[in-house]
Amino acid sequence: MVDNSVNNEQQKKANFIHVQIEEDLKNGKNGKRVHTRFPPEPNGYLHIGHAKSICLNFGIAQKFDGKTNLRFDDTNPSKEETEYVESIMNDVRWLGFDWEDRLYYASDFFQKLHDFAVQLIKEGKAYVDDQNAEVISSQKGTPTRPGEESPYRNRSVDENLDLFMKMTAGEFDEGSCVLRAKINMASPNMHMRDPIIYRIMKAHHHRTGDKWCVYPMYDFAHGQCDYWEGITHSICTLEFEVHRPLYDWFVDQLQDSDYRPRQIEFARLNLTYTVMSKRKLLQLVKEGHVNGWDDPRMPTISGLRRRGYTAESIRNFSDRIGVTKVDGVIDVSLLEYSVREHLNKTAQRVMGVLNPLKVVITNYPENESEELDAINNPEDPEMGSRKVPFSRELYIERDDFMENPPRKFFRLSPGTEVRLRYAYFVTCNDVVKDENGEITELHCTYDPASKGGNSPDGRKVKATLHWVSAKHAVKSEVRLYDRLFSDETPDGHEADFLEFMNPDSLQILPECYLEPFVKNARPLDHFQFERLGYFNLDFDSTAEKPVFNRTVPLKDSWAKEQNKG
RNA sequence: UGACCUGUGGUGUAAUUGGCAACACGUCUGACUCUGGAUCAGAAGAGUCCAGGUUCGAGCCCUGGCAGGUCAACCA
Repeated sequence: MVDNSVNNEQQKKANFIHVQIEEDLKNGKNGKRVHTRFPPEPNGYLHIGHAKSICLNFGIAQKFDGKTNLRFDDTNPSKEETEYVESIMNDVRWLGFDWEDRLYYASDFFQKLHDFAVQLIKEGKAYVDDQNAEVISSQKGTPTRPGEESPYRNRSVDENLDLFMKMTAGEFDEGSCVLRAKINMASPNMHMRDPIIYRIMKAHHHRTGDKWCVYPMYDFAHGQCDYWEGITHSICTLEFEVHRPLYDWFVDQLQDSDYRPRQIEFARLNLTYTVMSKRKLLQLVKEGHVNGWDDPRMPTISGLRRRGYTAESIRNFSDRIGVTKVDGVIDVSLLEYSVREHLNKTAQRVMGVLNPLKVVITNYPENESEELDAINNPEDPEMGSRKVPFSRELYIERDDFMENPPRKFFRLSPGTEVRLRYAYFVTCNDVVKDENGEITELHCTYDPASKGGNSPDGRKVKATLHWVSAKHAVKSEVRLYDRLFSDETPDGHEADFLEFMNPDSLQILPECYLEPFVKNARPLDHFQFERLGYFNLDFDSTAEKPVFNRTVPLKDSWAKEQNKG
């Protein structure tokens, strides 16, 4: 079962696409139906930019009581793989959307597309061109200079039919000829200058195998697939704006009713510090700069999921950024805010120590322990509480102790008293060092009367530390992820974007101690390690070696507070 | 110098038929906290790319500029 609910806490803003659809509905267009589609090419994994498109397409259908299809745009067998098809379906479902029984492939329509091409030839609207790519390209002219007509443009219908059948039968080599629509070589729109609609490709297709050796081009396939699937609003990104006249031209040739899909373009998502180009992401994977498409540093949906981002937070993010035709760049902090916002409400709190310093409570009996109550989530009382074991030997965060504290340092130092959260007040008496002068452990005493964290005499303490019982703690590996690129717009750099890779994007902390509660964790369960950030258990964890990924740190005003003094 | 598209605080979006430019993130204050980067309270920050015009009144309408983007793959 797929969770199809979308967080509606804030009323979704109407955008220009909604306005257009309402207009169409008012005019009774297409029988007042609303039917969208999400049409990825299965040539890579989906990323956060696709998430925007998915939320948009499915969101519109939900808003207008319509339907959304999933369609794989698989017209180029040389780039497409079944692995990608599967990951895409998985990611769309995980995001919380359901295409029900409406799964399509452009390749489902290969025969109809071919028939349509034959129809165009018969109507004198398409011809076979025997020239090679360079010649065709040079005849195409430039945006400011009209193109010239191919010498093969006025072949007879019979000859074109014969040649196209031979192309289809595999009698010609790749690149030796193509089928072109006969439109207008002088059009100010380059896409109308007799666009290529079929090319010869003797490649194995992931679904149709070796059945075909001619494949339709995007422009020839997309609008017709929309038409045959009954799509009413075909939403795509801005770069297809100039293709729209061609989209309409093909659909006009197909027309046998009043029904007409409408292409609407919106601005694709750009995020600061984030590479979104599929080609570059593929390069990062292929050259081993990351450990696969689902590496937690990747902006892919599978990477974000593994990193601990929730589907709900991605949907909320997508609502928040809106939909326009303005080509902008969104600050990643907005995405991170969306995750924190959701995780803050839902994440289980757990104490943990990433950089341990041993503390011995000298007046606590040896071989004894007790269990203290701890709140699971102060944001949500219904999450209840848990027991945290306390004993003579503990770990605290190394940063929480300073031997010679500056004035405003209120945490542990020799002679000061602090609270151990949910436990007792403790005072540091001794600092134990090794031969190099490194601090190896602290000796403290506790006040048994302060059990639970309050002292009966009402004395206050200036800091509260988180801690973990050494004997009971779960030792685990924690991986801190940072942004993969140091440059604000690495996507802007074509060839040299790798030079901006952040060498510290992955920091592995092999010996961290977490309270025993995390033994119950399953992959993808998320936690807030008090004061350290949000984490989730990774897929490649084992019971012997649990691995936690940091989803996102908490915002850093606490550190600022310290720097003030 | 062709076609198409876009221009509102640092960023992203709003603004009914023209009516005091609103919201969120970010930033900065202060308060409260048995973690907090949470929460609460508050502040700064744009006069809407420019110039004209219509109007009592223009971010919205008109005219002319300017700036940016997309398009010349047998990719999608």
